[in-house]
Amino acid sequence: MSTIYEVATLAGVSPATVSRVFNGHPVSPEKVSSVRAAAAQLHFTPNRSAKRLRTQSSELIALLIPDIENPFFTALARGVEDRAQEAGFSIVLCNTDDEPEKETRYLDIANSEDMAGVILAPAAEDGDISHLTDRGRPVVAVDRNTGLDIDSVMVDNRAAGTWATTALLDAGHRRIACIAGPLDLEDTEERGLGWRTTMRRRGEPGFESLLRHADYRVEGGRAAMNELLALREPPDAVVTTNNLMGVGALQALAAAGITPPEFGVAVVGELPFSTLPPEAITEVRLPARHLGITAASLLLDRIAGDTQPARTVVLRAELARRAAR
Amino acid sequence: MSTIYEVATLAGVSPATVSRVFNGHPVSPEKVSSVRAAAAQLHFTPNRSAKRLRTQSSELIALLIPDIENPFFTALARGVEDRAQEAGFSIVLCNTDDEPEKETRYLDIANSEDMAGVILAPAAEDGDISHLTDRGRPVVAVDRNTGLDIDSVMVDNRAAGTWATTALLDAGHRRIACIAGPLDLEDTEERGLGWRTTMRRRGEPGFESLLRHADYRVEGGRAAMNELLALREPPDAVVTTNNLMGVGALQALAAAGITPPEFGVAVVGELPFSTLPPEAITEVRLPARHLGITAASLLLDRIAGDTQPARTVVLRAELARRAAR
DNA sequence: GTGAAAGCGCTAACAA
DNA sequence: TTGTTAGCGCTTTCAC
Repeated sequence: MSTIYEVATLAGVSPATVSRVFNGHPVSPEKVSSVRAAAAQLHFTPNRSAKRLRTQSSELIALLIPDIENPFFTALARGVEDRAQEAGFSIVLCNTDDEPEKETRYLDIANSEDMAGVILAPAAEDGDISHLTDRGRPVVAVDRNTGLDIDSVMVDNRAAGTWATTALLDAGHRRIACIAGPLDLEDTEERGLGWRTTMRRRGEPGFESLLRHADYRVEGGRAAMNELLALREPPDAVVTTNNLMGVGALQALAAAGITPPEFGVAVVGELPFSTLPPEAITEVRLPARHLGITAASLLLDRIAGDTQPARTVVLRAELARRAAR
Repeated sequence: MSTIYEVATLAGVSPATVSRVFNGHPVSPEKVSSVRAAAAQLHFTPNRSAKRLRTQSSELIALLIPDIENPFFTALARGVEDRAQEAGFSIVLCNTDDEPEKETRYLDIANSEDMAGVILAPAAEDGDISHLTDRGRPVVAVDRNTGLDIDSVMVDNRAAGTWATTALLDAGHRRIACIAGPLDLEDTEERGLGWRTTMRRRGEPGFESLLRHADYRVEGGRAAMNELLALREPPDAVVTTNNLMGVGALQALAAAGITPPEFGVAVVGELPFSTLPPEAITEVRLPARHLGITAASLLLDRIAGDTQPARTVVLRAELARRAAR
């Protein structure tokens, strides 16, 4: 690796001038071109560690997500990446597995790497981000709330749960079960609440016994669905509060020889890579990519120096039958 | 952020001693504890940029994949991450979108960030990695071959294509189509070659007209399947050379009211999040996670100083009906 | 517009 | 075992 000094020597200028050329500071045209020529000849790439050490900042954004194998989060990541890219930032994707320790480790790394900011889909428990915020590094929460006073981008989870349930009621289903996520996650509570409120308002008796909690993963959804099917009075429809549990529920139904829409299925989220025929399933689509874009925009504002009070943006879900694709 | 100097002052030792404590070099027990106490009190975290600038190396591995939304690659990423984590390395995931420019940019970043090494699922065209290898930074290719003399981890693509085709023949299908990937990717050629060789050996007439090329994405698979279905003499089965095109093909079949296994479908790769009943589809499972683990292992060997000639590891695919899950 | 020089925080000789 | 010191490659005053 060549350094700024070698380029300077070759170009017949001082190191400072080379630096200026690479950072867009005013330099006379002749020197610019001789520096560029020298740099090209030496395959010079500025050393980012040195630059960061000196400037205490970088064009790197950390994105912490709980499950890289969940298409919802990869779509979100795409959104973040697209927006960040436009602004000249690169994103570093970190998979926390919903483990607070991993989350903490990555937050530490973001801090000690002098990253420009962090977008965080928080693990179940609230992490400590004070070492970042103390240094003026912005953090934006996405998809899940933190107890912290920071910008956040959420989905209207209550409405999503309500729509899913209402769609099944409208289709004539009555005993509508709900497979919800872990008890300690607020967004899950909200989606489950949408179901509960709707069912209560509808006055369906005994619906409370049709609630199950699982872990947001395929296996959890399948197990919960199997439990529900084994009930003395099984449901005739189910709402799942995320995409993967929807997949699990459908797998359980398929194994039991039950086919939607005979048995009603509504999923909060989009069924990933589904090969089911159109119109069989109700999806309440979450704007995953848009969540990412919005979070990135908020973060970029902060990086640019915006100091207004913390904002919360709530995006709407979109009710959709599975369309032919 | 506190520095090593402040910790040293508070602990009553020299900066070098603080550094030694944090890097596991021999220091007397009393000093170790006073340094640790001081560090804790100041919330000291070593500055990674400074460390990297000094040592010219880091515990960061870049993983470049062409499509973060393809579950095959996220599974691969999990494998890399798990193995790297064990060894104390963090991975930085970069999405190249199969665009050579993005790949180049990320390779440059990996270089100028002094990353310990790179695992690369190469975009279609061969990138230039000489600036990395010149500095002794190891690069390992995974899933796709490069023309370069570096370690690589591949799947036995030819066999995978052959198995998929044979399974359909064994199930009684005769006019077996093939939806293959882009023409310029070697692994695709290999998988397609497995199909072609098998069909030729079997002596089925006119099978060459049942070959289509698509872009490895869902939409491409769907379009190709629709084309095949519109043929005067449509096929009675199809092999797709990756997972997403398999999804697309199944979507097209579902839309046309055709159901496997009446129409034979064999997929090279695993159908992600499938809710189809067991036994309907043939999958030739690719060891995605294992590819990642192996690539990470090879890379870690190199990082540790291994200088043997470039190795190529070929992993076997696994023939499977969709099992009940 | 340009150069000289200091210093970001850390580690690794070298000395003691 | 410990401290002193130089320097990794860059940016940024401060002079000119």
